[in-house]
Amino acid sequence: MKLMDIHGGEEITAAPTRGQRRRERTRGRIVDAAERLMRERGVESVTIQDITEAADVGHGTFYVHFDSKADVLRPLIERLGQRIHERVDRETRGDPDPALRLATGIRIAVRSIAADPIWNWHVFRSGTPYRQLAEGMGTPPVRDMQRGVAGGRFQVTDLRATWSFIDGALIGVLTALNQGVLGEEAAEVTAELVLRSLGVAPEEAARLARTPLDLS
Amino acid sequence: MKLMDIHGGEEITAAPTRGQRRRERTRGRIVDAAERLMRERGVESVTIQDITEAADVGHGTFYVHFDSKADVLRPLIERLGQRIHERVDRETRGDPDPALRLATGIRIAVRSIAADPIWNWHVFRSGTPYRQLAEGMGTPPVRDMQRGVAGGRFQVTDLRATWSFIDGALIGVLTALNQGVLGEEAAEVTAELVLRSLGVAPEEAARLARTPLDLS
DNA sequence: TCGTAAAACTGACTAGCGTCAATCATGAAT
DNA sequence: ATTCATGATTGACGCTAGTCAGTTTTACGA
Repeated sequence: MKLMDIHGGEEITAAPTRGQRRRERTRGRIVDAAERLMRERGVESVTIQDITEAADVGHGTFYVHFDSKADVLRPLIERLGQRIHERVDRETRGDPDPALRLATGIRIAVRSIAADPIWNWHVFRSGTPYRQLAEGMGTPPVRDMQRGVAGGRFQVTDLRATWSFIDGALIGVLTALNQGVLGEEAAEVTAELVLRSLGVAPEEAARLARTPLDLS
Repeated sequence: MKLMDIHGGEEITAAPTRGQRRRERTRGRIVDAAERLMRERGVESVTIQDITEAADVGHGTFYVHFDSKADVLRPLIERLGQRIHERVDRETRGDPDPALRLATGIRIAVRSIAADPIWNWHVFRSGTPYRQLAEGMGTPPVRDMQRGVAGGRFQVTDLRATWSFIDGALIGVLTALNQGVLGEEAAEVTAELVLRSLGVAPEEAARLARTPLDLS
């Protein structure tokens, strides 16, 4: 009644309290420490203890904010999703074809993830589904998919099963890439296989999956 | 020089010594105990300790024979692979079309694995690739695949990448099935998607993936 | 300013995994 | 029968993840 007014109907993101700021600071310290250590020494060898010690917080504090080592990397993955999304937008600007957009997204995602030890570990180790990555992108791939289905560009019998199929397929390819088993064109082959499984004709799938990308 | 003759050139599977028999007995006791406990109480809740105790062997003995909880289930999975192989042979007897054979194998594998908690856990938890399952079948799916590629039935750019793709896709579908998210026809949809990704025309893929199965 | 409830944080504790030096059984030579 | 090398088995140990009762900090009304 004194200094704070009570809002009318809806509560519009009230200013964070000191406690909330403290919480965010702690959380951020943990994420930063985790990323730094993992870049230094590799993901596998970093323990939760290492992280909490480097972040200078109690061991139990980790679990106040995260469930697991994979979970602490989610914020980083979401940042990645955002970046991929922007890149896809740049690459396909103007072209509304869902098949081209999806193929481009997959190529860029596979290349980006394969190139980074942390992302790679996260995806194939924690089994992050592509859909989740997709949702991290503000759902443009999800929307492309839906538009493709609605417009008859894709022929999908069971959307849910198809998502699971594609999710798994991408994880499979990334796992193989991580083991150094695949060649340079793995991203393009993957995009091609996805398009084909969505009913795009093989010749067209091959072409769309190999459309030149502007920036590397 | 007394009782044992020395063979000539090659050593043809010499009779097992008492030590080898002991080893096999111990190993078998561990596998049996593991399967029994897991069927009783579910895979997740059974610890290595539980297994060694039920098998009445020392804790360390487990690691002489196996690497992990997933590893101890491999013999069971191999038996499964064998059974699927036989069933596929029965179902497709006479028909040499690699596409039909592969689709049938995938349908049966997905249904079998989805129906069994242990197999299901093993596949989606340990990430057993389909190829490994396939190899457990005495490699008929691998051979079907190769024949399909060689004969032009499948259009494959990069065989290795394609295997990784299919491996992952099957794991993805099984994971979703395990979470109860997919419908009754998931196995058929999966087979259909695989055929399409191999370049089989959508209409034909749909038909092949829904060829009636004799037994159940 | 003070008191109290809620939120954030803490580290000692438990349980399970995987290792390894020591022990026991087996095989072959004397 | 005895000895010794090899192979199989063992369980105590170290390490890490995850939990939770207790402590500290913050929010806020009296």
